[in-house]
Amino acid sequence: MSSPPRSQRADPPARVTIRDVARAAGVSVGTASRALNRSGPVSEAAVQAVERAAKALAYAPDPIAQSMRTGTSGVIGVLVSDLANPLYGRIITAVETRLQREGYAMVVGNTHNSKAQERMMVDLFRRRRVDGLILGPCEEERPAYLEQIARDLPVVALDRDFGAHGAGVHVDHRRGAGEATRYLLDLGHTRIALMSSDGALRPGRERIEGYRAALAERGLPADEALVRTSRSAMDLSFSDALALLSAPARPTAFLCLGTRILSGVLQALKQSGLRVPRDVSLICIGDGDLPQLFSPAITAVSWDLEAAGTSSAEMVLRAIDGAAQGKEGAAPARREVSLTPHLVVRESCAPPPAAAAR
Amino acid sequence: MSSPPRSQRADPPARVTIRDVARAAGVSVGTASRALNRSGPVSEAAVQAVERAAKALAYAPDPIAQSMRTGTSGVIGVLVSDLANPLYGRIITAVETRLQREGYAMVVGNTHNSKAQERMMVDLFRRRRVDGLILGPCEEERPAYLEQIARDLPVVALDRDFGAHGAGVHVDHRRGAGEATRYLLDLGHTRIALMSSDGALRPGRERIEGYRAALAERGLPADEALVRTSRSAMDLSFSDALALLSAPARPTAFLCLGTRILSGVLQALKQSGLRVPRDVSLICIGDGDLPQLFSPAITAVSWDLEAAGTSSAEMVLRAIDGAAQGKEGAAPARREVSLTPHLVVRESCAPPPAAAAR
DNA sequence: CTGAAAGCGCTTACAG
DNA sequence: CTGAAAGCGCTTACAG
Repeated sequence: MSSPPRSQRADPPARVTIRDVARAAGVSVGTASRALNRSGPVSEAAVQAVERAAKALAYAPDPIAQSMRTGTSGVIGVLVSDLANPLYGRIITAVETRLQREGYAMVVGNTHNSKAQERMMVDLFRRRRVDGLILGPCEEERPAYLEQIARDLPVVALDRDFGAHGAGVHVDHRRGAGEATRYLLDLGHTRIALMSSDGALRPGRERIEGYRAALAERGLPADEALVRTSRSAMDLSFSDALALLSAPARPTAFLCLGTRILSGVLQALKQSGLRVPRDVSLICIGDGDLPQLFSPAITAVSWDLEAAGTSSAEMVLRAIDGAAQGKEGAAPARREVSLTPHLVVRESCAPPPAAAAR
Repeated sequence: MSSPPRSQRADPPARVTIRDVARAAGVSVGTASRALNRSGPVSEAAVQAVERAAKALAYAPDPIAQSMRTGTSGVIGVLVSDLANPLYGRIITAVETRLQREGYAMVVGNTHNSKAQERMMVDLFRRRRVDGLILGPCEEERPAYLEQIARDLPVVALDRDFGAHGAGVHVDHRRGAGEATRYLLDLGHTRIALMSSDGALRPGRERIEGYRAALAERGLPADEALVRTSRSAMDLSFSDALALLSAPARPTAFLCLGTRILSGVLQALKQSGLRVPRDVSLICIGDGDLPQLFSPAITAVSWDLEAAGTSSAEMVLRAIDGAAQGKEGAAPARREVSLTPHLVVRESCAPPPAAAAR
């Protein structure tokens, strides 16, 4: 909210500037700049002299001064709802790795799923002149401000649908959820509960669709009582699962969105004295330590988080390039990358008890 | 490595500058600046006029220009070995939250435990004029460059010992490991295996000490065969644990450093057909999803990651303040925060099989 | 208390 | 091809 005080630093460390390089090379700063950046015409002799001088003085250009002049920062902003979410952690790591190779730095921010926060952070990033934004917006209504951002700042959406202006990397959750559902159907399950975030954002929406589509393919009715969704699905999963498990016709399988929900369901199962996969089958949408290491290991729908990060980074970079090249009316670099999730079969699924008894 | 190209942006968006504010308020830019920052003498009338104008124009100062002038950036750099590690994720989230309240932004970087990477990132951050650094260095030899950094840049070390120049937040791992060991000793265990990172860095070093000290207190010899350490302890834990479990006098309890090692040990136990806690007791040093949600739930040594992040942020902030205030020879703001871990008792520990049979 | 001016380190028209 | 100069948006001595 407030800004830090900006009084001059006590002891500005002596830096070697392009002026020093120019002097050492016996040329003007303009020529030094042109030589260093290979921009504009320079003689080979000048380039040699300047480069030697720069090397000798260990010159490094001042990014701040460059920003000041060019309006560019060499920084990409990344904004997600929750940095502490390991899924985002892995994506961000991949982004950082990729950006670094190109000499870009990354600033990250947390929106805590708050619209106000998000807006504030975006403004902050803009003022700091980030060259691009990788953004997992906390809503998809695409308010005016997002539109506006994307107009003059390359934006890549993380698994969100928003409008025509940005590029995006998406996970094909419909397919992932569909595959998981079909896998359970093939085992003989018909009463499959879906515990998910609601349809407000793309991931939840697509997963619910995928689940419904898979049931419809087999001509099975979707029992709405088995679809449990909530905006912040964290803690409800335990009580929801418990309720489902003690209902007369309890589900024989659960599709759990994320490790948080998985854990709620696992606890409910434990408390109900039910065993996986003997009594109930389980699939976790989204992989992680917990599904991998749980005993029995939990079958999961997994996708490549590193690829998501790398692609996002490459897309902003490309968009920046495009914006730099493209004059005025050039079409913005639009692109989509779609990641295909796949089912990692582990030990948590078996035919339903009834089918086994049959 | 390379730097992004810094040619001028295609369409520099029109920004409202302090010049616009000054004009609207009918004062000079100097007066506008003094009014906005309440620096230097200004009349109340001027302040009023300038503030109204600023508000009317929705003026926001350009942080880049401020950096240029002051040598200050309003940005704190955070550098850790692995962003994808959920422990760091939570610390960083807390750092960001705290910094944001003060109007500071955060840039994060990954060292991947490489000295060269770390050095590069630190240099990058310096050039970008970060006002402070929160750093989990990948070694503690404190090479010249770290010394030098801390001399003119506030540095807070994350759970590392390095020299006299920086401040730091530490976890009292000796105590945590000691408490866990004593807990197992009290249950009757004498053959307690320790699976840890080696003593190269503070956390590993302190944990090994705490473990040894607890054994020594009871007059028990430390069986070196039971202490398994490695530089990057990730994958060895499985084979190490397997080896220990098939040895003639197998350990009856394991102290596992971190969820990674825990998972290796759990897999080894599974493969050996041993049950927790009937056959083997287990404590995880460092809490997380896995220990909490595993079945049986794993007893863990836990510490407050949010506090670690918040304290780190506050310490840099304070150090920055100190540096701004303190003239020349003022002692650098040194401080240490020590976090006390505590044992979260869950279901993974029981008396050793032999004792139970007694 | 106020304004005019310098300058932070760069890049880029603009003349030569 | 090259140099001198302007200017990015601020803050801060320096005169008035």
